[in-house]
Amino acid sequence: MVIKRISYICYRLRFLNLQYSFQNMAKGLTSREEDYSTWYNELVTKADLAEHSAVRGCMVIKPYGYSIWEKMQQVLDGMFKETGHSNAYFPLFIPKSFFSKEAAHVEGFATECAVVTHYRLKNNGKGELIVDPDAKLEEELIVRPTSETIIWNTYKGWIQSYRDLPILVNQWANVVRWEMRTRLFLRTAEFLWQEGHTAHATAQEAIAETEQMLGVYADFAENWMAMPVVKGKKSANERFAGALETYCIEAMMQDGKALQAGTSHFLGQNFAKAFDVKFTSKEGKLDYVWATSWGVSTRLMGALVMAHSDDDGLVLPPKLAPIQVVIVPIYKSDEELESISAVAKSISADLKKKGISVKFDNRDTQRPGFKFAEWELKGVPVRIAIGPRDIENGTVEVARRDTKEKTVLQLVGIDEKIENLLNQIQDNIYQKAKSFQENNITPVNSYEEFKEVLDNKAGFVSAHWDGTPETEQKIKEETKATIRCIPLNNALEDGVCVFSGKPSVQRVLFARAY
RNA sequence: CGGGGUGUAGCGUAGUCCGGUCAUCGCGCCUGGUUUGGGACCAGGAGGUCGCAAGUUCGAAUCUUGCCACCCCGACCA
Repeated sequence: MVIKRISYICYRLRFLNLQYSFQNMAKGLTSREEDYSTWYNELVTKADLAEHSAVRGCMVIKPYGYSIWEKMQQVLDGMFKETGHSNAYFPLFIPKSFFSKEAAHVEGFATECAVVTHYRLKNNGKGELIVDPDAKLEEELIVRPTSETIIWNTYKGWIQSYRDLPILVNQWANVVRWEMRTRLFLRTAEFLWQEGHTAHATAQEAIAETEQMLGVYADFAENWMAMPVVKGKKSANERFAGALETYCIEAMMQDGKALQAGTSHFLGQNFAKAFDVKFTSKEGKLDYVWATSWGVSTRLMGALVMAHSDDDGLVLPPKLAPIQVVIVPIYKSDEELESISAVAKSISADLKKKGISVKFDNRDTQRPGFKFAEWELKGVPVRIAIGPRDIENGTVEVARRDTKEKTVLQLVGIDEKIENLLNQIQDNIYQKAKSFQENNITPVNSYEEFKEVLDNKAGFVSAHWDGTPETEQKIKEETKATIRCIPLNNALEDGVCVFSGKPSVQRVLFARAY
């Protein structure tokens, strides 16, 4: 079975020269997890810096992959602006002393920081470049793992009065976290993200902002990525370093594992106190500012891949696909190509008028079957094939990526039919993911059942928990499952903790996670 | 950073136990021809310091020692 599977994947990939490292797969392909890494190759690849261990875990985002990220950025950015936010940019380097100002924050990030200690190289006389020992920085600089500290250091100078609030700022940036173990897309040493950092006069307003942005993320995940998510709060163990409350959206991948897809933090007055950011209120009283921060990263692309892909490659939701429709001509002679091209161009023009992105794949270096497979691997939602038969009949063959169905359609009104089809596909892949999610959230009432479901069914387990970090920690040690979230709008229900037997007022979601 | 595993052409591999026609095969790549409605076929061709460095030997991909890199699991985490 394993061998068959590997040879199948090799067979598919040889055509695109996308072969990945299969050496581990030979040892046992137990989940679909490994398959995904092969598709990542379409979008992203590990940086080819094998001889430089210092940069292991960095990624190269290929043009096709980056175009998906650009589309995500564009949509999210629009949503942030609609909710009153503006973009800004803060430095990549953060003085070490900034970090030590917020105790929980420094503890959370201290073990994964890249540190700049010198500012110059020199020739050592043997023709080798070395770090100039005379060029040591007086204070080391941290390459930002997140920007709370440098931003709050800046906000101090921006805020004096309640009239200066709120500050609603977002930044698109790269950050670096020196993780012990990296995982392509899901946990790379360097990643791209956006981080929103807001400052407010009251706790209520900051909490409302935190919840609003969680809503924006959920909206984006469900309506653009076609990926259902559970909105909730993190338990104390999983909370962001320095936050009073961490809200998150949790998505379920096709193997049943959970992926944290976005977070929104209520930071209270922690950073204001650490950086001494006070304002004078309407009543003339001096108080610390209330803060939030929220972010999503290139991990969303990993989520997109793992939520929808099938054995033939990526399945992109039409709303985020860089190419929504591809047209493949089938021809023998130049004359045939000419008449097909005329039809293809007219269809393209009509679709483009409707804002649909179209690619006419008229490469003469590949055969049609190859192109079909290649565009499927890349997840293009709709393919139109046009051959001599279609020219004769005034038809085209339309294939949809999500179900692989092919239909022959009349040319008249094709633009509207395609537009409808794209909407249908968007809806269908969401519904498919939604029913998968619903079928894999399992309520359990005993610890035996809890373990049994985790091992045999996977997915999320909905269980009573006594609310203590100790219980959560023990469950994690024994089962590798963590509390993904305490769902918002959770129904209150009296019960007993599956682990400790102590009373509990609500169920929380446990799962094994990426 | 702990445990396990693996390094042979762009990718995937055979060969390693037992040293000597041993550098194998498939894909990809290049050239020519025939093809083109689901990943074409035929013929020819290019491409390798067998991870690196020492050592043993008449002789090392193969044995010894050291080093390096990568992968998986764990701890950590968006």
